[in-house]
Amino acid sequence: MLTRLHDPIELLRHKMEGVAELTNAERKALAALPIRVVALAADQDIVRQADKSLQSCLLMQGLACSSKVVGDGRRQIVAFHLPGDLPDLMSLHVGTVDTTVMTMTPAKVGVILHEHLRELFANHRLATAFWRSLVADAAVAREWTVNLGRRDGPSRTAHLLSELIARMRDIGAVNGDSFDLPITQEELGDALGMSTVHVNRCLQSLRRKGLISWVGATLSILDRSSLAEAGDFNDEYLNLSRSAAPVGAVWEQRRLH
Amino acid sequence: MLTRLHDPIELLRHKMEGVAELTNAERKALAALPIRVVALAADQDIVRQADKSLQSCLLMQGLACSSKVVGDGRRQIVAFHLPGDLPDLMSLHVGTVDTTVMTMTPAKVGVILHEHLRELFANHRLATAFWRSLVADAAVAREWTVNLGRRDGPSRTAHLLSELIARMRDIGAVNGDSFDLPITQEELGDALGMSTVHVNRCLQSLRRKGLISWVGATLSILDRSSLAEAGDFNDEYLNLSRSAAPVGAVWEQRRLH
DNA sequence: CGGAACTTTGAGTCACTTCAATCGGTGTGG
DNA sequence: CCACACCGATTGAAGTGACTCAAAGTTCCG
Repeated sequence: MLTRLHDPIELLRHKMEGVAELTNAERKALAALPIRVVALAADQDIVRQADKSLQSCLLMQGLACSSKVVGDGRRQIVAFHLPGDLPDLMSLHVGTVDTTVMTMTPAKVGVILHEHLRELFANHRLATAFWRSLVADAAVAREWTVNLGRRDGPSRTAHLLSELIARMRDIGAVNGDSFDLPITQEELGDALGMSTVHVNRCLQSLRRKGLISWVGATLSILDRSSLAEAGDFNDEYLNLSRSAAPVGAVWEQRRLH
Repeated sequence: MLTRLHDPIELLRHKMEGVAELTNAERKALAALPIRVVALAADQDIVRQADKSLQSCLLMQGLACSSKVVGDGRRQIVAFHLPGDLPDLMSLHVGTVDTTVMTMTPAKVGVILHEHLRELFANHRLATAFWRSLVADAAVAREWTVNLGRRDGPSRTAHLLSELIARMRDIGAVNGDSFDLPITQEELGDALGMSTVHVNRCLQSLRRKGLISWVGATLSILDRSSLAEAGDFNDEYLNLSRSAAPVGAVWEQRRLH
C-alpha cells in the first residue's frame, strides 16, 4: 500500500476516501487535478506565517509541522503533518496561513493551485470531503490544547505518541507496531511545550515501563493499550469524519427542545 | 449596535460580513434562514461530546465554551464562544462534535438545521463565508495551543484577556476599554490550564502592574498595549479572514519554485 | 579520525500545584 | 432583620514537576 501511495493522486484519493465515499466520476475528477511535485530538504519552510498564498500543498513523503514563534524566540509546534495531509488547505479560503509550515525530514510535496481546487469544488461532495479534512485537523488541534493544558509530561508524551502511531497506521506507515519517526527530542519538546531535557526523561520513563522503544529513527510501541492508558488517549477524536459519512441517526432533542 | 445584534439574522449577517463581502441577494438569503431561538440558563450543555447532530447553533447572547474532560476528571476549555459565534458549525460536515459545548452564563442560541444551511450553500460565496468562519476559529485554537505550550502564567493570562477584549470589540460589546466578563477564576483556569489559585495570583500581578481591573463582572483594560506586550499578543491571527476578502497579491514563489 | 548534532545525566532553582484556612458577598429561611 | 449556608476570591505554606545550566556520553557523518 505504501508504495502505491507515493503517487500524489492516489494519496489524495486515499485521504478523501477516508472521510467520504467517492463515486467513480469523483475519483476521475480528483485524478485530473494538476499537481506539481516538489522535493524539499529537511527543515525547509513550505509556507511562512502571514504569507499570501494562491496554492496549497499536499505532503507526499516525509514529515512536516506547523509552528509559531513566541516573543522570547521559542517556538511551539501546533501540528505534525504526515503524508496525505494538506497542511495549508486553510489558505484556500483565507488566502494566508497563520503558522509557518516546514519540513522536518526530506520531503516531497504536491503543489495544487487554489483555482484548480475551486473548480473541483463545483462538485459539492468533493468540497465536503475537503471540508471534513479541515474539520478533522481542527479536532486534532483541540486535543493538543487539552494535552498541553491538562496532562503532565509523561502522560502528555504518551498521548502524542499514541496519536502519531494511530495516524501513521491510517496511512499504512506502521509495520507491526513500529514506524519511522526521524525527529529529535527537541522537536518533540517544541510540540509538547516542554524542554528537551524533560522530554528525554519522560521518554525514559515510558521506556522503563516497557511501553515504547525508540532506537535510531524507529519508534516501537511495545504495549499499545498501556501507552494509551498512560496518555489518557482515546482515538475517537481522530475518527470523527470517518464515522460521519452517513449522517443518519436522529438527533435526540434533549436540551434544545 | 449591540441592540440591533440581538436579532439572530443581523448577528449572523454581521459575522459573515466580517469575513466576506455580501451582495443584497446573499443578505436576503441569510435573512430567509429559519432560526429557532432558545433561551438557556447558565451551565447548560448545548451539545455534548460525541452527540450526533442535525443542527448547528448560533450563540446570540451570553457566553459559552467548548471543553473536553480528561481521565482524572479535570476539564480543559478549548474555546470561548461569544455572541455571533457558531460553536458547533463543524457538526454540519462531520455530524458530530468532539467537544462539549455549554453555556457559561444565561444565554440565547439560535438553532439552525443543517439542511437549511446546506440549501444556503448552493451559493458558493455564502459557503465560503461560513468556511472562513471555521478557519478563523481554528486559528484561534492554534494560538491557544501556543499560549498553553510556551507562555508562563501571567503572560498566558494577559494573552487570553487580550484576545477576549479584541473579539468583544469586534461584536461591539466593549464600552471604552471595559466589557462584561461574568466568569469565575476557576473557569478561566480551565481555559488557561492552570489551577484556580494560580489564576488568582496571575490576575493580581496584572492588577498590580496597572494593566487591568476586574470588579464584579466588569473587566477593564487599563493599559491595552502593555497588556498586549505582557501577553505577547498580536491580533493578526484574529484578522486572517478579514484581510483575505480580496485574494489579490501575487504569491512569491520563494521556495517551491 | 574528528567534529557536529543529539541524547543522557546531575544539581540547583523556580513556577506552579495542592491543601487548607479565611474572607467577603449574596441569597434564603426563620 | 438576622443567622446561616454557599460560592467565589484571596492568602499562606509546603510539596513537586518542570526548567535551566552545565557537563559527559553517543551516534552519525564527512
